[in-house]
Amino acid sequence: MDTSGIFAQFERHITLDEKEKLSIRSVLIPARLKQGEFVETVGKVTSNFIFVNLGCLMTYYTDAEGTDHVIQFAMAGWWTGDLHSFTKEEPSIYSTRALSDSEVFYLPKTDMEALLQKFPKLERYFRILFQNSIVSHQHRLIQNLSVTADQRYENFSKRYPSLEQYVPLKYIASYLGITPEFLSKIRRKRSGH
Amino acid sequence: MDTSGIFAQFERHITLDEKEKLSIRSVLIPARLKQGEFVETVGKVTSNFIFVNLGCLMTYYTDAEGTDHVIQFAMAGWWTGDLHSFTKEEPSIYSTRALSDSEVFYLPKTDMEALLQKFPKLERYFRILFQNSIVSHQHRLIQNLSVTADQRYENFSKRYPSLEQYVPLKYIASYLGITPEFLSKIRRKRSGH
DNA sequence: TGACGGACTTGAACCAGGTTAAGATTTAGT
DNA sequence: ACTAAATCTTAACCTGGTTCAAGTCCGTCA
Repeated sequence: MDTSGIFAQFERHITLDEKEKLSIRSVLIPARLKQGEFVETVGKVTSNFIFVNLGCLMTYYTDAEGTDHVIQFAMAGWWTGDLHSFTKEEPSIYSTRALSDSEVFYLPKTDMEALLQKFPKLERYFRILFQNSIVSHQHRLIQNLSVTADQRYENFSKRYPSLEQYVPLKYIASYLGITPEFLSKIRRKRSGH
Repeated sequence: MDTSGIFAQFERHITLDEKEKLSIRSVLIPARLKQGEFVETVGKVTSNFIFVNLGCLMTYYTDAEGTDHVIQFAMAGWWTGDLHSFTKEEPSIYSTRALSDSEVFYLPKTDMEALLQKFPKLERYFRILFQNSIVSHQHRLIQNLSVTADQRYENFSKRYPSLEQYVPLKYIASYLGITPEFLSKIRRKRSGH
């Protein structure tokens, strides 16, 4: 499986020589996923950080009533997974699955830790990645607290136009924090009356 | 100003020798804040990352209608600030101010970058810090999407009991994503009818 | 090709939480 | 200590969004 995509991402923030790339490549586990396939399921400890090479994944929480709440989508070039379970080594409370046929690389936690020890520039890479991620999370929080569902949908469409082709509307509704029914109403109003 | 608190935090994840501590100490800017005093204001680029040595700070967003939305509180031992402005060097959209008389250390961005270059273990420290922060942000998002305001208040009180003594209820309401009036209703019901 | 299930829409009744405005209580400044 | 301002509460009314139930429009697989 082609590793140019993942190294392109690394090289947005750090530079890697061939030896380093080789070390990284040697621990990445490539996998192909069918649409709908689960990567992580509730109750098991997540042992991999996940890079999306191709396709689209989503991570969601299922509450006590059985309602799903989408935490994040992940498109090609993004890292994803259940950071809670991965970090604390507690059973996962989220599920991650493919929204389309996808290719991913798994980076097992133990290998990731070894790499971070061996190549401190990777600490830097993930520090920057996580720092940016916090900024996005704060932005989303603020959106949920300060603008109407209608506006959130408009902003979402503008910000992630490519997601609308992969993602069923019901998951977009969930991401926006509303029901599919209400998203339907918003869309009707929006498309002229 | 006493730097033992900040080094105790560093040493939760990494170990530092005296030389390294000296380097860090030499760039930290200590400051005392009066209750209500602003640390960062909307419109200016944030050039400091902030460590709370004593007291309590909060960061909030003021929307188009003039309503404040609390992004985060920060107590003694926590890092805080406007990570958006700090990272992207864009004018701040958030305000940060002291909720009580406080002591903080400012870590200027240029100094922080130099330290990170010089001591890669600091990359590690902040990588871990940010990774944990993402977990908290996701937890809060999920809470906002899946439980009632009533439950959120209960969870908040349990999780941050020490905050209730510093923080006016209207800011707790804002953090929970509700109005002060509605929080009042919740509290009334809660305290025995 | 038909029938099954998943995704999307519609409409009506309903509710969690918002809005407004007024009063009660605490806090802070001089 | 006195006042002004900020915080907190109460109550009546309002609305964005939910719930539930029914119906439509696919894609898919025997």
